[in-house]
Amino acid sequence: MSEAMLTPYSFIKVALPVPMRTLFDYKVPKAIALRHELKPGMRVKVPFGKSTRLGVIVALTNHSDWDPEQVKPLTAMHDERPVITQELMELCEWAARYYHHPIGDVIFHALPVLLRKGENAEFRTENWWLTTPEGQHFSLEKLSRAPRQQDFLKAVQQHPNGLSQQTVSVLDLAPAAGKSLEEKGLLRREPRTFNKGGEKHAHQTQVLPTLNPEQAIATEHLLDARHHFNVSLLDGVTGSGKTEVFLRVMARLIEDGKQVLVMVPEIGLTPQTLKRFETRFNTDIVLMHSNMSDRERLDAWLLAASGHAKIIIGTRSAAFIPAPNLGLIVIDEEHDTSYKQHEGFRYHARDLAIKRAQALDIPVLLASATPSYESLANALQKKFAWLKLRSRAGNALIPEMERVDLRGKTLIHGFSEQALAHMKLCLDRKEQVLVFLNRRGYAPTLMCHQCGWIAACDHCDVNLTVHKRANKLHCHHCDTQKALLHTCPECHSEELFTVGEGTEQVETQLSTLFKEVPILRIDRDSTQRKAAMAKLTQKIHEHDQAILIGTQMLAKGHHFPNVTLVIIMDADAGLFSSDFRGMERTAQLITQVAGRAGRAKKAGHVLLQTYHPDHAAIECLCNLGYEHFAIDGLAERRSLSLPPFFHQVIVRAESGNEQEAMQWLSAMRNDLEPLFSKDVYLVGPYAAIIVRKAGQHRALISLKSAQRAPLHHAVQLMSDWLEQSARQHRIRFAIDVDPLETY
DNA sequence: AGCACGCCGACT
DNA sequence: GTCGGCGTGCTC
Repeated sequence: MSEAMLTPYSFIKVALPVPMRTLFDYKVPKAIALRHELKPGMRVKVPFGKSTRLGVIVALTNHSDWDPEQVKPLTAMHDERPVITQELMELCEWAARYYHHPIGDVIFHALPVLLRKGENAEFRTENWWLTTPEGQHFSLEKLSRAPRQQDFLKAVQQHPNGLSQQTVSVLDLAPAAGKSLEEKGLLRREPRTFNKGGEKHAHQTQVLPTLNPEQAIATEHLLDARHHFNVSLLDGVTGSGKTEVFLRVMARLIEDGKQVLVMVPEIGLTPQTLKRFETRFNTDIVLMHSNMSDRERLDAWLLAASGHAKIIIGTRSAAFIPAPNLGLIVIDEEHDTSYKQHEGFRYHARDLAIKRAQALDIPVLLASATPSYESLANALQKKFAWLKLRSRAGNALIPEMERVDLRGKTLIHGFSEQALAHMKLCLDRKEQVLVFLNRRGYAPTLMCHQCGWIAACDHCDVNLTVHKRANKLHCHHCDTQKALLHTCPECHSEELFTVGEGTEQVETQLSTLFKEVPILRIDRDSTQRKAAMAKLTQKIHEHDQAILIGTQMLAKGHHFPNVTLVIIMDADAGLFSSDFRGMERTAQLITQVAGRAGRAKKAGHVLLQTYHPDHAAIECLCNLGYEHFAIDGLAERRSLSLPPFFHQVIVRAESGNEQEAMQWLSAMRNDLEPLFSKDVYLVGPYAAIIVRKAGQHRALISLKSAQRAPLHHAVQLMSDWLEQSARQHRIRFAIDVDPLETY
C-alpha cells in the first residue's frame, strides 16, 4: 500500500429508512477509503434498487455474507463527522432489538427531519445587518424621499447588536432598501453563525424559596446521587414543589458543567413552565417541541450536540437528542402516556431515557403527582429511590374530595343541585370554578326520534360526534367530517336530537345559567389555533370569577391560581373500561384535575358526580388518595399476572377485508406456538374493540411472560414470520412491546 | 417505504 | 394506437 488508508475496511453495513429488519452491505471504493475516515453514524449516499438513497453507516467490516457480485459500492460520503454518536448508535441498536422495529427506521427516527432529508449538520450562517460608523448617526430626514430605506435604517439604528434576517422579515422591512443603504455606505452585512442559542432571555437573580423538610430531604438525596446512574421517583402531590426540587438539582449539575435533558409531555410544556426555567437559569436553553419548524428543530439539535445548550427541554423525540456532557435526565409527568409513541416505531421515551442514562452512568429523575404503576412498582421494589412530597409548599391545603350521589337526583344540564349551589358560592367569593368533562364536542350521539337511526362513521365502527358550533358531524377516530344533518337519512323525519353531552354543550348551557360570568372552554377544539391556549390562560388570569370547562387538557400542568372548586361531571366515565389500565388512567386523571383546586392560599374543594358513590375505586380514591389506590391496583395486577409483573407484547394486524387480519394471526399462532417457550402465554387473536377504524379491520394477539427472554425469543420468531408473509396478504402489522393500549 | 414492471380499460 | 389504473416483487 503506497498511501495510508484512512478507512482500513472493505465493507460498510448501512441502515436505510425502509421497513425491513436488516442492514445493507456496500463496498467502500478505494478512492473513498484513501481520503475519508468512515465511522459509524455518518451518512452516505448508496445505490438502492433503481435509485440512490441516503443511509447511515452502522458498522465497518472486512466481511460480507453476500455474493461479492451483488454488493454495490457506495456512491458518496455525506458527512465529515458522525450525526449519530456512538452512544446514540448503541441506544438505537438496543431499541431496534427491544422493540423489534427495523433498525433503519429507528436510526432515522433519532435524527431531525432535515438531517433525514440530507441537510448539512452545520449551523446556518446568516447575514446580520449593522450600521457603519457613518450610518449610526445618519439623519433619517435625509432619506425622507426613500421611506423604505428610512424605515430600514431606523430599525438597524435601534438594534446596536445588529438585525438578523429573520427580524428583517418579521418587521416587514424591504431587503432591497437594505442593499441600497449598503451601497451608500450606511449599512454593512456581517455573516454570523447561528450557534449562540437564542437571544438572551429574561434571567433574574432571585431569592430562592425556602424548602420544606420533605423538599430538603429529596434535594439532598438527589444531589448526593448525582454522579452515577440511579433512578429517583419524585412523587409529590400537585403543588408540593416538585419543580423547585429538580430546579435545584439541575442548577448544581449545570454548575458542574453538565447538560440537563428535561422531558415534558406532548402538550405539557406551558409558557409558564418555560418562563420559570428562563428566569431561573442564566444559560442557554433550547426547546424540542412539535410546534417548531424543521429548521428550528435542527438548530436546537445542533446547539445540544455542540454542548452550547445546557438545558434541553423536549418532548418524546428528545430522548434521542445528542448531548456530549449530559449529566441528568428529568422526566416530568412521567405517567403521561404521550411518552409512548402510538404508531410506527412504538417506543416509550421514559424507558428509553432510563436505558440511555444507564449507559451514560448518569441519574434519572422521574416526577409525577400520580406515578405510573410501572414506576411505583419499581419504587416499591427499591429499584427506584422513592422521594415523597406529601405536603403542599407554602402551607397550601390539600383539597377535599367529596362524592355527589346522582342516583334519583334531578340534573340541570348535567349538574346536580349541590354542584350548582357550590358553583354559585364559589363565584360569589370572586373565585373560579373548573368543570371537568372528558368529552369534547356538543354531544357524542345524534339520533332520530322517529326511527332510532344514529349517525355513524362510514369508515369506523363508532358514532359521529356532534359539533354544533362548527355545524359538523365529526369522527374522533379517523377525522372524517360531514355537515350536520337536520333530516334523518333513513326516514326523512326532522326530529333529530342529541344524546349525552360534551364540553361544547356544557359551555353553552352554563352561559345561560351564569349570564354574568366569563366562561372559557379548554379542549382540543378551542385551542387548535396557534397561541389560542396562551390567549385563554391570559383571559383566565384577567378575571377573578370565571368558569373553566374542559377535557383532559386541564390535567396537563396548567396552573390556575384562583380555581378553588373543581367539579368532575362524570366520575364514572372511566370506571368500566375494558382495558386493564382503565382504572389507573382514571385515577390519574381525576387526581390531576382535582389538584388544580386551591393551589395558592385558598383551600380547594372537589366534587365528583357519580352514580356509584360506593364503588370501591371511587371510595378509595376519595378517602385514601392516589398512592393507596395505586398500591391496591398493583396488588390486583399481580394476582392477575398483568403488567408490570408480567411483560406484554401485542401484535396488531389490519386489512381491508373483514376476516383476513384475524385469519392471518391465527395462521401465525398455529405455525409458531409449538416453537414458543411454555413460559409464554398467548391470548387471541381477538378483534379490536373498535373493529373497523379508517376502513381497516383490526385484530390483535397478545403474548405475555414473567420473563423478558422467552417473550423476546417468541416475538423474534413472529416478526420473521410476519415480515415474510405480510407482503403477499396486503396486511399491515405492528409489533407493540410494552403496549399501553391492549384492544 | 419507494419504485419499477406488468397487463387490462377509455381517451386524444 | 397509448395513457394510466394499482397488483406484486425487489431492494446489499
